[in-house]
Amino acid sequence: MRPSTRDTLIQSAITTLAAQPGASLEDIAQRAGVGRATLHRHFGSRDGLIHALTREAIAATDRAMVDISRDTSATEILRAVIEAIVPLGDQYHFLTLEAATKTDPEITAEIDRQLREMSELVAAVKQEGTIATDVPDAWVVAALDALIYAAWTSAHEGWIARRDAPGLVFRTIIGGLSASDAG
Amino acid sequence: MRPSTRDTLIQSAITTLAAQPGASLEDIAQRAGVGRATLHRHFGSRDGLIHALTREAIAATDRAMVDISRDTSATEILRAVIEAIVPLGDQYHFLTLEAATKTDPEITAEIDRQLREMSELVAAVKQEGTIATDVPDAWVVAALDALIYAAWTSAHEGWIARRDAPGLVFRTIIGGLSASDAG
DNA sequence: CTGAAATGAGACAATGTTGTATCAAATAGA
DNA sequence: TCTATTTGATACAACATTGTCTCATTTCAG
Repeated sequence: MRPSTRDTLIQSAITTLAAQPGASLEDIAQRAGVGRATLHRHFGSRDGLIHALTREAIAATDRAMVDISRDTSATEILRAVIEAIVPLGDQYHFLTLEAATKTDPEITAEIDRQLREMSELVAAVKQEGTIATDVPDAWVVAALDALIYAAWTSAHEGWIARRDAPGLVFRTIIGGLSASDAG
Repeated sequence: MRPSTRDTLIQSAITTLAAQPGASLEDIAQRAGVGRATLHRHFGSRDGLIHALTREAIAATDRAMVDISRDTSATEILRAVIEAIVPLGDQYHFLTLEAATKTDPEITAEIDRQLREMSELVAAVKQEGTIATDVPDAWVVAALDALIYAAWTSAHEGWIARRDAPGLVFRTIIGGLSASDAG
């Protein structure tokens, strides 16, 4: 079935704002093939749209994670998580950058939850010895975020093969922070 | 001596736009402690300011690079380059994101030159066996850019120690892409 | 001190964006 | 078919931003 007007608008907004954060609502509506009035009917104001966008990005990340099997090592789970998130690179990055992610309590709670889940996964990978314990958790998470977005961008602009992107992120993170390189 | 009004404005613009890309000229002038008219006197239009900003960012990167000794291995040169660029994280990232960097021929030529220099350095590091040859150059450069900005951000927000930031980037890149981990 | 240059403050028109409202056409469902 | 809902197009006022201009004041060099 055809995607709803609302979904089309959300997708258009994510794509448009990822490329140009200051894009106007006219730009977003036009890319969605919809009148600007319809956008206002669905989301009220620009803030309303941003809010819906952020919630959608969080939900998309959760949907991508839910299928990952937990019956394996934390290292393999991390690999699967990277594989799941790289294709969402634009949304995932949008999630961390947009201003509303720091003001709205409902949103910040969800983001904190996702960051906490990621930190717990990193801790588990550390316990397996795949990541050195002297590396700050915050750096691992920050590097993951940065590399995932870099991989999405590089693939999107045609510099690297799309199917290679998640592997490069995993290899960069795991090899770079491996316990054997400590000191 | 006191920095010139022009320099103060450029610094204010970089800081302000790095935090909020859509900031108004009023915001920039206010942070610099000058009137908006003065900003227009120095740079004409917003585009003029962006243009000057980008040239300044390129010059700052070059200034940071010029002191690096070449009488050592490419790997050590890369370490020094990272050390020099991380403190410029905001400017360096601004350099790659702003729209004018893709239209103005004078600017794109300079950016291409810097990217070429970085690619050549990466190639030399590969020849030393520190980076695996099967990793795309584009990915190394993209990962470097992403990690440098992540390090600057993490240090700026207090998540990691400022003096640890360059080392973490180097360790992440080199360890992660080392030849011994290939395959 | 004196004059030139730079600045701050403000007025002003032009422009783009936003949010709201209205009305006719299209669409979907009973 | 008939009706309710959704949409496109358009107009409109409110608002912020931008670029230009003027004039009084400050700053600085000679």
